[in-house]
Amino acid sequence: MTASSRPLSRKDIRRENEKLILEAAEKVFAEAGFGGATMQLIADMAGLPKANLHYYFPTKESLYRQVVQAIFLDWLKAADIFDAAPGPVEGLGAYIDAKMEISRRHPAGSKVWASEVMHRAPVIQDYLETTLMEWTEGRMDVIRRWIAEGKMDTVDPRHLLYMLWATTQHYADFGHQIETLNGGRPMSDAQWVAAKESVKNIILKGIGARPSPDG
Amino acid sequence: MTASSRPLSRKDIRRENEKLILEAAEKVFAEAGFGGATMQLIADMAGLPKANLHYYFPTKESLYRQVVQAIFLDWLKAADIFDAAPGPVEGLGAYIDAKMEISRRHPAGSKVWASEVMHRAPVIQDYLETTLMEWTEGRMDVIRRWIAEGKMDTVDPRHLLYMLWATTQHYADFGHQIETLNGGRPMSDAQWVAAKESVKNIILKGIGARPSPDG
DNA sequence: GCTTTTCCTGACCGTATGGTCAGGAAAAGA
DNA sequence: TCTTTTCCTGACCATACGGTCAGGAAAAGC
Repeated sequence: MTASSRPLSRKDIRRENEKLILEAAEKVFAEAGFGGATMQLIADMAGLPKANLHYYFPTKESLYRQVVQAIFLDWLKAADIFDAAPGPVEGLGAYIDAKMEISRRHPAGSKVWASEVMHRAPVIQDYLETTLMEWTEGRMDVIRRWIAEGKMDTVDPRHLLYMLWATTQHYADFGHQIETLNGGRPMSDAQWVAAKESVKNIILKGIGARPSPDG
Repeated sequence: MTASSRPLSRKDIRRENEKLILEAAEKVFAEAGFGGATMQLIADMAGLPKANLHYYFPTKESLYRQVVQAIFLDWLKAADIFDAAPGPVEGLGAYIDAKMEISRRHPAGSKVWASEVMHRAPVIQDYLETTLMEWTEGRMDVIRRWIAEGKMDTVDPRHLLYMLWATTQHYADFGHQIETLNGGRPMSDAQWVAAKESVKNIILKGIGARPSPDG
């Protein structure tokens, strides 16, 4: 008798099914957009009857909201590296690596986020105005400090952040275009390494980032 | 009797209405995505009855296809500057300016394109595989030539192009996020100038672009 | 064992959507 | 003027979608 055949407890069942549904929903919302996604499609992908989805998530909107929230939190977490770093080479370099890795491992989430923002953020506008705003201000302060300490050129921190977001998320959001231009094949490990290096080299040189003396 | 009250000829009417519909469709597709857009919404925005849309465009797909095609052609045209330039400072600088201007003046088109590619390009996959592929190869050759001529550092031309696309289109596709982070106000003229300068400075310095001797 | 709570789902419903069509208005052609 | 072609649209249709619900299965609580 394997562990998987043991009858699941109520909590296990709920957690398991919610996870199944959220994962399927993320994929379907990413592929088809909110309007193009159907509860039936999500149900099929999760391997559950449609009515079961409505047992756990009352409406399509509520399911979508939970998907987007999860992505947002994941995405903010990746930026902790930023703070502890002694300077831009370490901080921005690690941030670029982390965001590129998210684009590679979690492209559906990035697409859902992009779609939500492109449609004027009907669901997560409050997050933009509070959490994201505060986060952005905080990181701009860090960048300004590095500039004041002579660790990089005087650049507009806001547009530097936009460039970081744009460049790293591009590899997820436009992954299909990149794959097509790559002869129809997904980027190989080596190509991902090259992509990361290209992005880091150009941006770090572009802002005149100087390595920390003790780095 | 003004010119506008003169009865329109058949050709005028057709051209006028097709233009009205295409413009309305671009906006609605950008705001709601293909799945979320409805023919009724497009009709209302164009100020025409829904049945009239189906007179000019037999299906929603055919209308969408024409919208995306128009955007693609517009977008390719903006890249002619690239070729004539003596070096990266002029060529890439002008390209960045042109694409930033498109993002500012024509954000809906950029969003429709992004949405189409994010959904695995169901409508314009052939364009990606032919026209875009050839265009990309051609520009990579130009960049390689500049590198060979010592006009810029040795960088991977492919990832440089991706960075250019990502960074410039970000200002259209994520315009709502940018506006929110800008205190809810659209970017001013001065802010657009600053954005362009930031992007150009970081990228051109990042690739070690050296001004042409006769520039 | 008995009751309560949670989980599950096939069948159903109201609505909105893409698309059709018949028939009329009006310009173009003769 | 008469005919042909193009343009226009209210009314309609079939379908697909989000969401509901009654009723059953099964775990949890006692």
